[in-house]
Amino acid sequence: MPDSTPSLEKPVRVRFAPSPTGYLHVGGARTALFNWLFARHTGGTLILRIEDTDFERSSEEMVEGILVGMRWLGLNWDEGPFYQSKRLDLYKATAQKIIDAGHAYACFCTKEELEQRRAQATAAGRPPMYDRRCRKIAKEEAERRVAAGESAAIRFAVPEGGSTSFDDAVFGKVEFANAEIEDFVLLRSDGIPTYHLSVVADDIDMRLTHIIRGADHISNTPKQVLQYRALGAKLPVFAHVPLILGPDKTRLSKRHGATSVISYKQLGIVPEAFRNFLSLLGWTPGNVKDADGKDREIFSSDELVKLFSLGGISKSNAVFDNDKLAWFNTEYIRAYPAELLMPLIEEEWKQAEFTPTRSETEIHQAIELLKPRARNLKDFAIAFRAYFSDEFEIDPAAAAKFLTSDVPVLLKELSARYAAVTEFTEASTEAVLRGFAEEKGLKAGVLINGARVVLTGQGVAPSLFAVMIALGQQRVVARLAAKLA
RNA sequence: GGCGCUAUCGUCUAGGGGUUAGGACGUGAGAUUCUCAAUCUUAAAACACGGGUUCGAUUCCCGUUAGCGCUACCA
Repeated sequence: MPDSTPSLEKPVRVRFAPSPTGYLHVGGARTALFNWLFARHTGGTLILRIEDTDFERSSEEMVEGILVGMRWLGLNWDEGPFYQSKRLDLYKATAQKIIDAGHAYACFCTKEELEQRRAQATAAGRPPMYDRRCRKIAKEEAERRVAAGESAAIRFAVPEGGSTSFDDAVFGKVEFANAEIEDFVLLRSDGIPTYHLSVVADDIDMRLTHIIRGADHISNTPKQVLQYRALGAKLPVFAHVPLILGPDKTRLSKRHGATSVISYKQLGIVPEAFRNFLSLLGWTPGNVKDADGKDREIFSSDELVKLFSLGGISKSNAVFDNDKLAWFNTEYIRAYPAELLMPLIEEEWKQAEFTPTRSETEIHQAIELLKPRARNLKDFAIAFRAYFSDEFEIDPAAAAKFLTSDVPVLLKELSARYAAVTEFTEASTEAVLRGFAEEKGLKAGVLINGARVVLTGQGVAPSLFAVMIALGQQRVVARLAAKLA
């Protein structure tokens, strides 16, 4: 679908507007990513706005968590963060404008009364909508009561008939009968705006051209459209993004395990891998083929920016697939040269309080060797310790499987042979081991597997002789003998 | 319940009035042998259902079903 709207000619201005009532979760991250991609693609501006008008549930700590998540994903913003809690005057003024235009009124019903009526309506099988009783109060009387100090909320006066519609960039035309829209609250009786008012006031004030957000906001949109009209403001382009579901096809939530973006960092995921994975959840670049004619899935950040378009966003919800994420992650680990992996791995070492004792060259060499077998960044700080330091533990399961009977004794003997080798290469180390095995009338595999465990602490490793070279002659000799000592 | 949205392999998706409906992840089988969580080869696997429109629908339209979302003085 072409983004055929006049506002496209203006510089694009979009926003990510999280509510700091929790950490940055994957759904929010994807919304942020799409906004970022769209802003960068169009050369527009991304604004970060913190929707903290729910004082009860918002906290500064959560704001920090959200920023950390965005930085981890490499999503930078151009303006903000703006806090709605600091913009209360704007919302009051906006509400006043709507009142002056005759599209809003004071409501004196208390929260308790409303709840009671709602319960009654539901019980009677009636739709639990506000019955608009305060709309009938004469303006003068309402003003008098407010002046007298009676507390009142401000409600929007939704037109009695007709319908309200908008053209969604992903869903097309969406229409709601006005009869289905209740007279929603704009300003609470304590003067704090509701979401409905603050989004519109800010989106207009910040001159946003496109609103890219979760599809859970579709049914809120007509309420916002009505306000734009009441204020005489031009409508932005709405683009609602389908939701991300858990494996059980319900909306992704804490129940599904890792849900905050930062927990993926803790799982050892490469941020670019996560971003690549996320970008393909609910969006597709279309038919982009690889050299071998297959659909491409791995895209760099720049490619994503180049390819992104609102038209590629799909209409149906997508299930978050951990297996696929894991695949992206291993692809990225393999594709990254050691220099690019280093900072990420060093971060893991720090977390694990592990200090490598080998030279940078040796470390890089080991990383290259290990990459194909790494599932995540944590492997470099846990399973692969033996390559970076002499402080490592031997996996008991691997020892039980391969260090059987007299294997340790044989390894010690083998150690002596290696000590005598003058040219320590993959070919020579292999020849020595195989010759030794033959002498002893053993299958080489028995010694190879045993040596692997003693050398790496693991039952799984790259080719043994490549490992030996990465470790160096001295270490190989020492470790082979150490098990028996 | 009401309103809205959606519907291609288990999952992410490509495609689109006539195709052997393509790819990826995952899964199965085989190969390799020095371990596997590496690598290679290979297989199974989808147009939700019912009506139209049409020479012809997976594709367009309508309905059904299912799923999801919204239904607060939360965002």
